[in-house]
Amino acid sequence: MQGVETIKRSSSGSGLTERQGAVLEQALRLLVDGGERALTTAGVARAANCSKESLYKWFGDRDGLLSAMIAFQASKVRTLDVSGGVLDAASLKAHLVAFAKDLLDVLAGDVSLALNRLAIGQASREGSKLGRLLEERGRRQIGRRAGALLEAGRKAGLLAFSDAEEAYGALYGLVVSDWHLRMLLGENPSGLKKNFGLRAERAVDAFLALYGRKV
Amino acid sequence: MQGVETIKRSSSGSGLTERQGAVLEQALRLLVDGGERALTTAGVARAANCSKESLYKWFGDRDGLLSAMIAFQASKVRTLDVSGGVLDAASLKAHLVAFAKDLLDVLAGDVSLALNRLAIGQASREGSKLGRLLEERGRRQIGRRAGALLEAGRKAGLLAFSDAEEAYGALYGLVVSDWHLRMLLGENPSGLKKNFGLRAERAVDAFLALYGRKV
DNA sequence: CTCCATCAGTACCGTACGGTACGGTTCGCC
DNA sequence: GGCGAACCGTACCGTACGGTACTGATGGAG
Repeated sequence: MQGVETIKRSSSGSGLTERQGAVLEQALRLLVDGGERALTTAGVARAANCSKESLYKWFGDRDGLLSAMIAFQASKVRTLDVSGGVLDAASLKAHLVAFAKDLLDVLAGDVSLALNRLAIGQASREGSKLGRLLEERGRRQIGRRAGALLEAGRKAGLLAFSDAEEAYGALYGLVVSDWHLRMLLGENPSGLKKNFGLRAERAVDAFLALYGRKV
Repeated sequence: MQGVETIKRSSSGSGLTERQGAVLEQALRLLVDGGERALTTAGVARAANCSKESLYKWFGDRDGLLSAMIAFQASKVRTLDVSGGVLDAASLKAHLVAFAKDLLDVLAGDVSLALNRLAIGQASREGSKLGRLLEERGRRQIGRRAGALLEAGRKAGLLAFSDAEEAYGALYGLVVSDWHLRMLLGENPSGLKKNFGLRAERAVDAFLALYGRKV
């Protein structure tokens, strides 16, 4: 108990060593490729060239591993702050379209879909611990970015709404509709995956028709 | 091979005997209560007072049982046709609000949530067979009802849209937003489950602001 | 009554998983 | 060099599940 603190922390200071991060990376890969059934402790250990004993030492049990995977993935997604110069109508729309496209891209991502499927499958039992974690780390973040953007638009006199949450819900619904659920159910490969730009633009147009201030 | 056709078919002529329907009912109950892990062949046999051998005889294997559960549940949900008299603005809005509220009620139902969780969890492997089945039997039906309603509104000169699919997507998104996903992730018990009437009304107002013809 | 099909109940088998324990190896530190 | 911690690889254990086989009971048809 003297000089023992030379542990190499990972880049993101979330108490994980680089080795553990690499293990979580492999675990995510397994999950994306084969779903929850492929995510066995033996499989993770084999894919990551580590021992099961280490897995249990680092993450406690299987649920701890799942939680660590979600936290790890969330820590890699950084929502770029807007906070650009002053807003005019054109730049607000551009920011909204960029947000909408980013949202669609994130939701359609392999890892996001796999983690959402995992948390949803786990939601029945155990009080949906993973679901709440995923919501906290994922939706909360992107909701903050949207909230800031909407608030900036209102301050600039370009948007009119009373309840920010309601306006955000409308924006989200117009952008995503039932696409997220359909992708979660497995309906993707039909190439209709890259109208995201067009989808985003039309959704923002509709949103502005609802909440944009007449000029 | 003479008089052997005294088999008692169930009420819905989907080739299922009443006994088999009762078994599927118990299976759905198990799924709703305990999630996929609780839906074991032994558990279903015990809950339904039948033998595992009968289960495999009737449904082939576990996947066949799951598919039968989805088909069985879908066969019980009947979408009432609209097809009332002529539409005016008030009755169109009333129909839209009723549709929106029904949609929210269906999506928030125990069995619907459990089946969606099941299909989503299964979507990674096996080409998402269950997902497509659920989409065909569920979304297609309710989409037809909405499509007919929107088309009637357009014929009556009350709605203006070029792409019916796009208009339906906007309506769905405004009504549901991310509520379905949040419920799938397990975030329900906070009593905010019965603003459905209010939610439906506001969403329809927004939809009419977008696609309603100025009077 | 007898035959036959169906079905409940149970025992059984192979497999696969979560979790633990142990031997052997590397590596930093005194 | 020698010590100890961390760790890989693997073997191991208990359990639980999907699926199959067998026995006995029921009930309808001839």
